[in-house]
Amino acid sequence: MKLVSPGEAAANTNDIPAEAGEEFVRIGEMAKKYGVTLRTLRFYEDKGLLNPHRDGSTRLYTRRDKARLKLILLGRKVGFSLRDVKQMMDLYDPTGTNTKQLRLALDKSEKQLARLQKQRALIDDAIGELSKSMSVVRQMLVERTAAPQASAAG
Amino acid sequence: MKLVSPGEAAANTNDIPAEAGEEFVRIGEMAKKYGVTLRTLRFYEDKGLLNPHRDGSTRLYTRRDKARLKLILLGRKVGFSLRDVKQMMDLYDPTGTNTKQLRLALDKSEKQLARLQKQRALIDDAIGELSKSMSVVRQMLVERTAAPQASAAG
DNA sequence: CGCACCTTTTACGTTTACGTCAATCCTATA
DNA sequence: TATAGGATTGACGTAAACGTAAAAGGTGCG
Repeated sequence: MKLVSPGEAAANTNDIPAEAGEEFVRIGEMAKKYGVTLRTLRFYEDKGLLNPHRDGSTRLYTRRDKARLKLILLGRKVGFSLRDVKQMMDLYDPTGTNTKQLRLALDKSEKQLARLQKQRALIDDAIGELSKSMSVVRQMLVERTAAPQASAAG
Repeated sequence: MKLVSPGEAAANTNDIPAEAGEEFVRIGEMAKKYGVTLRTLRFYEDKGLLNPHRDGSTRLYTRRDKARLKLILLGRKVGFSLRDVKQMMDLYDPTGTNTKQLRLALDKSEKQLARLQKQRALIDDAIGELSKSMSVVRQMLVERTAAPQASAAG
């Protein structure tokens, strides 16, 4: 698959890796493919999380960008801030073992896991409190609607 | 009107009024008593959630305000926005049965409960994903630190 | 040619619940 | 009187992750 877009010729003047089938997609496709908005992709780029190539001023995303985006989305899903994600990604070095990166990721992950568990506890607590309040309210409503006339109450 | 002077308040923090008269506390005491900041109390007032009396320009909180604050804090704890809390409180009528208020509260509570459960599900999901990623990272680290020399992988 | 469609950059707006000054005022106490 | 401790009303700042114009340019199609 080559350029998937109207005006396929645009980038062909560029001798992009003729060897492998580097796949370039523009921002619209990229967005659709990953369920994000154009704004989001540009925002991530602005924050240094993505670095698509350019054909003039048009952004061209490769599979490298896709991989990065997937990581970003995973990070977001597990509750990392974009800042954290960037910090971890910035440590990536294609020529090394990335031990530092992995350690940082693990460290951050442990902390995030703790946060998530704490949040879950808070939510459980909230659910408990809310349920309790709801029973009270329900009871009050019963007393007001099911006993319009005076009566002896225990 | 009995006022608690700053000096007295400072010296007799636990001094309980001998009489069952109206007890007025100033913002500092109120804040301490409920673990909130002065800013918070003023903010709640600005948002129409509290309505302390005034001695000149000094705010004086009564037990009514305390009751309201307790409700606000409970609402906050279970995840309601201050706007929701206000909406519910605004329906309170000391002369009626408050059926409408109770119904609204119940309605909002049901929705909030649903939101909380959804959140919990998301968090559980996130915890799962994160744990999974962590094992992968750990494994990668093991491969990098425990096998500096060439070896069969897998 | 003109339109639809995609893309660009710039930049202010949104949401929620306060935090953080800043300048001023009042009061009790040593 | 000086100082310390509260209190008051503004009013801008913060965080996170985009949303939402606005104004403009390129492209192929009928």
